[in-house]
Amino acid sequence: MSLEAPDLLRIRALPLFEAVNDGVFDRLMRGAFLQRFPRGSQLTTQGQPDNFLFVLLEGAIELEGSSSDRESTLALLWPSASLCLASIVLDGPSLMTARTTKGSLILMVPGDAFRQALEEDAGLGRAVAEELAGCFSGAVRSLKNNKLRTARERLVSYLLAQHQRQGGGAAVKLPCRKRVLASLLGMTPENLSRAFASLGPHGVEIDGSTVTLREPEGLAQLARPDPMIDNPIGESFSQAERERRRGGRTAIAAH
Amino acid sequence: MSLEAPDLLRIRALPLFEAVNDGVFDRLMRGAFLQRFPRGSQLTTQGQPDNFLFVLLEGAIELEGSSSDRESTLALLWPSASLCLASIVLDGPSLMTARTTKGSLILMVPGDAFRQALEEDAGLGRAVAEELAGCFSGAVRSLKNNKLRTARERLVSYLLAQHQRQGGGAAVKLPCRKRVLASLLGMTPENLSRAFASLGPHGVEIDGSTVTLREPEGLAQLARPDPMIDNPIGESFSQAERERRRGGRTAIAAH
DNA sequence: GGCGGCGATTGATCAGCGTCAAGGTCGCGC
DNA sequence: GCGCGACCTTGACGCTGATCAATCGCCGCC
Repeated sequence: MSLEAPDLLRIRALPLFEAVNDGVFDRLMRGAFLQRFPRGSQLTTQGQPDNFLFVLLEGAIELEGSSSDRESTLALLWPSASLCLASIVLDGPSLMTARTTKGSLILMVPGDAFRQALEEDAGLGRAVAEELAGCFSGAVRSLKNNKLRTARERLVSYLLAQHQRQGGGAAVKLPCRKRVLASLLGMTPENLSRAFASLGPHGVEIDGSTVTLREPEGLAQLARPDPMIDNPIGESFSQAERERRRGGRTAIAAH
Repeated sequence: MSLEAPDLLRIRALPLFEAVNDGVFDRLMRGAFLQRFPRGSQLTTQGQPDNFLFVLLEGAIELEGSSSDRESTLALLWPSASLCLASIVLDGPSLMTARTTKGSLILMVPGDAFRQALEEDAGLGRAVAEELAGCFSGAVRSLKNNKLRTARERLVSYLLAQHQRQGGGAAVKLPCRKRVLASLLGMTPENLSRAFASLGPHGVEIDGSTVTLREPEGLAQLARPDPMIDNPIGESFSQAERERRRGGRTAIAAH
C-alpha cells in the first residue's frame, strides 16, 4: 500500500513527524508505506536486526522478551506508539519480539532513511529524543514496578490505572487475555486467578474480561499507588510521557 | 569551578557533545560548570524536578528507586555516563534518586539551556537520541534480567559479565559493597551471601570484594548467559550501546 | 447435537527467597 | 588496648508465588 495524501496528513500529525522539515519529511516518506497485518503477525524477532521503524496506527502489539525457554510479556503497545525506534537509532539488534494481538495498520519507515533524516533535521532529533525519553521512563517505571511491589500490588495498581484511564467508571475492561496480563504483571496465570479471587472481599468482581471495582478507594490502600511508577496516561514504553507534558489528559481511547 | 580550556576540550570529546555546532556548544557551556561532590552526595531526588544535566567524569553514582518504605538499586553509573537526560528532555520529574558512592567530578549543564540547544542543533539531537536509545536498551535488559532469571542466575551472569569486562583474568573485583550488589541484583544481602556460598562447588572463591572464578566455562552453564540481556560493555543505562556500535571493545577501565 | 481444544480456574505441593535473630570479622576512634 | 559500629555471614522459619494436575466452561467445527 503506497502513501496517499490523506495518509500523509495523518502521518504528518504524529508527534514524531510534526516538527520535521518539509523536504526531509518528503524524502523520508518516499520509502515508507502502510501495511495491514493480521492478528498474530510477528513484526520483530529478539536478536535479529530491525530494518524498519514501525508506527502503530490501528490495532495492538505485544512486546515479549525471552531467554532460554522462558518468556515474558514486557509491554503492550497501542496507537499511536512507535516500535523499534531504539534499535533503528543504534542500528543494533531488536531487543524484543513484537507480535500483533489484533489485526493492525502499521506505518513502516526504512531504517537507513530514518537514520539519515535524523542526521539532517533538528526537529526530528528533538522528537526522537522525546519519544525515547518516554520509552526509557516507561521501562524504568516497569522496573520499579517489578522490583518494589508484590504480584498482588502490581495487579491492584494495574486495575486502578486502567480504572482511571478508562474514565473512572466502576466497570474496567481488560485489554488483553488474562494469560498475557499475567505475564505482563510478572506472574503465572494461576497466580493471577488467585490474586483476582483474593480481591473479592475488597469489592472486585470479574466477569470474563470485565472487572468491576466497587470500592476503588479501598483498593488503593492495598496497592501503594505511586505516581512515579504508575503512569496516568500510557500503558508503557513510548507515547506516555509526552502527553503529560503538553498539559495532557487529552481524551485517550479506553484501552 | 568555572570551565577552563582543558576542561572544555575534554567535554567537547564526550559523545554527547562531539557533533554539536561550535556556536551552540559555546552557548551551552556558558552556563555549565564542573563540580566535585564528596561520597554520599545526593544529586537527584525521585519525584523532584531536575534542573541540571549531569555528566559523570570521575567517580561513581548509584541510582535508586523507592516506593513506600521499600527501595532498590536500579543501576550503577561510571564515567562517562550521563544522568537526568530523560527528565531534562521531557522537562519532567526525576525518575530515580541518584547518590555518589565515591568522591566524584561532575559536569553540570543547566536544563533549560540544554533543551534550547536541542531544538537548534541536529548533531546534538542525534547524540541525545543515541544516548537515550542506549539508556532504554539498558533498562529493557535489566527488565528481562529480572523477569526471566532467578536470583542465582542473575548473580552468575553478573560475575561472568564482570569477568569478561575486567579482561578475563580469574580474579574479579566487585565494584560496590555487597549490600548494593544484592539490591542491584534484586535480592537481599543474606540471599546474596548464600548464593555466593552455593557457587563454591563451581569454583567461585570470595575474599572481601575480590571474587575468583576457577571455572568460568562451567559457570556459564548455570547462568543461561544471553547477549540480549548481558551487555558485554557497560554496566547499565547509558554509555553501553554506543561503544558496541562503533566497533567498540576499546579498552574500558575495569570497574 | 456431539466433539475437541483452548483458556481459565481450583487445589495440592514445593521451591525460592525474604525475614528475623544471632554471631563473626574488620576497621576506626578513644 | 579496648570497645563500638558497619558489614557480612549463618541458621531457622515462614510466606509468596511457581509447578503440576485435574476440572470446568466456552466456542468453533465436524
